Amino acid sequence: MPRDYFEAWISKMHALNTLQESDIAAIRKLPTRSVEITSGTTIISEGQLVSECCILLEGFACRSKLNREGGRQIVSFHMAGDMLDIQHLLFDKADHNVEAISAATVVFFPMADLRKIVDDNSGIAKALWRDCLVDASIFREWVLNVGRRDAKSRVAHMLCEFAARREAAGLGSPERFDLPMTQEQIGDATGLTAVHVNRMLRQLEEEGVFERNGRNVRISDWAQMKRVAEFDDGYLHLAA
Amino acid sequence: MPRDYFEAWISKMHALNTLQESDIAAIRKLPTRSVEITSGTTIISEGQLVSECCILLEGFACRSKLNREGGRQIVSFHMAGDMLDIQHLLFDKADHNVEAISAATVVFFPMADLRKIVDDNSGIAKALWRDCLVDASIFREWVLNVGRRDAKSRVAHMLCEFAARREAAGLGSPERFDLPMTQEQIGDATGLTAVHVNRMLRQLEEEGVFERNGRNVRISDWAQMKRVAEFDDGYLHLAA
DNA sequence: CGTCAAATTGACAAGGCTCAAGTGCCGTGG
DNA sequence: CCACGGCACTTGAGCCTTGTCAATTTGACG
Repeated sequence: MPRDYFEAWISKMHALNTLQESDIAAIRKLPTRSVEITSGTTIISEGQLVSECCILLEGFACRSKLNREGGRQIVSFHMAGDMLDIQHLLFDKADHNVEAISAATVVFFPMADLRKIVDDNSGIAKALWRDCLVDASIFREWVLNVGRRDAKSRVAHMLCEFAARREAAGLGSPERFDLPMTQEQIGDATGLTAVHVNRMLRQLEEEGVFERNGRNVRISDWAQMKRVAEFDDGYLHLAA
Repeated sequence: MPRDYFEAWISKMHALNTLQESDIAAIRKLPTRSVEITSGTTIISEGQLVSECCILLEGFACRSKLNREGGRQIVSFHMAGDMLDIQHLLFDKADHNVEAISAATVVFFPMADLRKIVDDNSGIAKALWRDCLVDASIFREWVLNVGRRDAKSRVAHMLCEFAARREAAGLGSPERFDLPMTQEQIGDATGLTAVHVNRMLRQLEEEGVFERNGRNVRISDWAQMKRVAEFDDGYLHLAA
């Protein structure tokens, strides 16, 4: 597999903290194992001991936790360039699950090698640390989203965030795109049932905020969408 | 103010990653400003440019975000030894509010000094990084709590987490303690109203899970409390 | 003793869930 | 090429958990 596969990740880190040539060279030397997986494949399971680091190169994934009754809460969505288990740089046990929600390409390499790179390249350490902080900021926004917004706002907010992050990752315009997730997954991310997500999507559509064609989405009134969602992209810390 | 005030923070960092004498010495040399504040005092406001770092030495605080209708979501509680704005090591603008929920003592020092210490002392950098990761793990659990648990479980979970973290911070037994927060604040943390929090507390009390005397709490049936809460302290990563 | 915030309780409303039935789409195999 | 099966999506009806509103009570403190 050609090493350009790393581009998405390197470019994401570079946006978090300007990398030196030496930083990039060190990353390119990592011994990697690239894998193509199908939608639904579990990448990391809660409780698992993790010794490899995993980067998502193509496709989409989510992280989730379960409650006792089998209820599932998705805590984040991920796309090209995202590191799926940065926390295992310092923890050895996974505290949540990670799974692909579309066909995807992921690359693995030994966590020990990344630890060494982080020790030797402060630019990379800083980029990764900042990535953790952005992650945490997004989680805080999600707590607010599920805790204190009504159903329509929650769904709209999820759409806005997905569109904004997609764009930031260089995956194209935020005004028209394909959603990789099912309505059930949107429900699991927003603390709603699939049925109610469906009703909220229809309502947003009837109000002329956006149009749907299957999973393809066109946001016709971005200003209104953001208003309904109470979306302000500050918490994504896109401009480092 | 005597420097032993730092003890709570140093001991927390030490638990996250064993510190060297030199690490500790560097911290003790920080030029500090210690302040006593009353309950309700805002420490950091959303949008504010932050140039100082703030550690909570005594008392309790919370971080919160607001939605447009004035709804408030508390995203975390903090206690002695917690760093209230570790994210400002790498971001200059606050994306949420921090306020005291009891009388408290906080210490400030220039973020620039901490940045320098972090650059020179990898042990401290690692401890702080791990602290960020624990934070993120707790946020994920809160997303699950607010998104996929019913009211009684949410409240019970908040109580369990508070008790466990209190104990880990060396503030005493998890079986009997005083709650610093009002029922309204518990509601803001769990995505419920104060009225419903009150009902849930009464219900837990009637079921014999715990006893109350004002804000003083005694957990009479810890096993049952954990069961109701679906509480498993793994996500707190107490044993680094 | 007066004041004020917090806690408590009841009656009622509503947002979102559950259950159930049906539709549409797409890949697979005959 | 068409029939079939399965999954995602839709939609309706009724229920239930939680919110809203409002009135008291309690407790801390000056």
